[in-house]
Amino acid sequence: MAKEMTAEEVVATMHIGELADRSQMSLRTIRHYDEVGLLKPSGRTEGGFRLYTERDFTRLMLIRRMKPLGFALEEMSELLRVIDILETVDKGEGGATVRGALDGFIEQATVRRAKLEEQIGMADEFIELLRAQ
Amino acid sequence: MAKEMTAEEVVATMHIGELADRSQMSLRTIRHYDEVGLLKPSGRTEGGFRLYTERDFTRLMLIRRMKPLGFALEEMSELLRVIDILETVDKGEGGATVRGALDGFIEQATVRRAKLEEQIGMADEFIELLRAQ
DNA sequence: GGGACAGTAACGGTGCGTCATAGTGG
DNA sequence: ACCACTATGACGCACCGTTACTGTCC
Repeated sequence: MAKEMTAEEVVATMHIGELADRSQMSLRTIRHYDEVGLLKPSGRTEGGFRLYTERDFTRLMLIRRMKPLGFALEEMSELLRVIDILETVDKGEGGATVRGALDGFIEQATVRRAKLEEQIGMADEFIELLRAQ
Repeated sequence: MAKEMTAEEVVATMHIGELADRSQMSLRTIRHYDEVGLLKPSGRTEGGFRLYTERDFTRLMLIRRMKPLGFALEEMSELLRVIDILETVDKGEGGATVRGALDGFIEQATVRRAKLEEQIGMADEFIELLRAQ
């Protein structure tokens, strides 16, 4: 029944289908993220079914929000690692470096967001041109 | 020197490089559009260089503005055909059908534009999450 | 035990980037 | 006769969609 997480708390889990529903991502996409190591399930059933936790859901939602900005899956991986470190270590030797990495992402995101705005501008010009026909 | 356009006016032309500069599209992309039949050069030099006219430039800019909306190259092709017909025929037998096609594009574009806005929303949430770290 | 749900291949497809190699043009 | 510009392959790649077939869960 409840699945043990290597000497930690018993955690509520869900199958891939529920994760897909809640996150609005396709099964294929979630499996792909597993394949490439972007988001691995926290566990598996004896029979091989992927098991995801709330934390996995949170991470998937971060990925989802990151997608429109066009980051590569590898970059998303890196960001997740950075966030992991910031959450656990909080302060330490390499803390500044990691913090800098996060700031880098924020800057990148801001730049890309601006490009998205430009694209909306483009789209508006396009629609105008069509209406003028 | 000046290139004749099969019994029409002599038209100023440019090579692919100038078209690329003016449109901000890569050489590869423009060649790709030729390969798939989306935007074929109006002519070629004896040696095989692609020759583009102002009209080609206009069409390429339409494509460029259409890109952010995520239309497939084939759909862009279709739109160019529709516009062609509307420009030349203007009114005719199948005029209503073609007009309907254009309206379909306008609707599609509007829907996709809305999705772009949603993506900006996503991006903003993402950036907020990062800043909260 | 039965039907919904999940698993693993494996191929397909779009839209170019990126060499490599060779020919053109002013 | 230079040398920047252009041409044609051809391979690669990201990010999944889409079968197809099989196994699992409750």
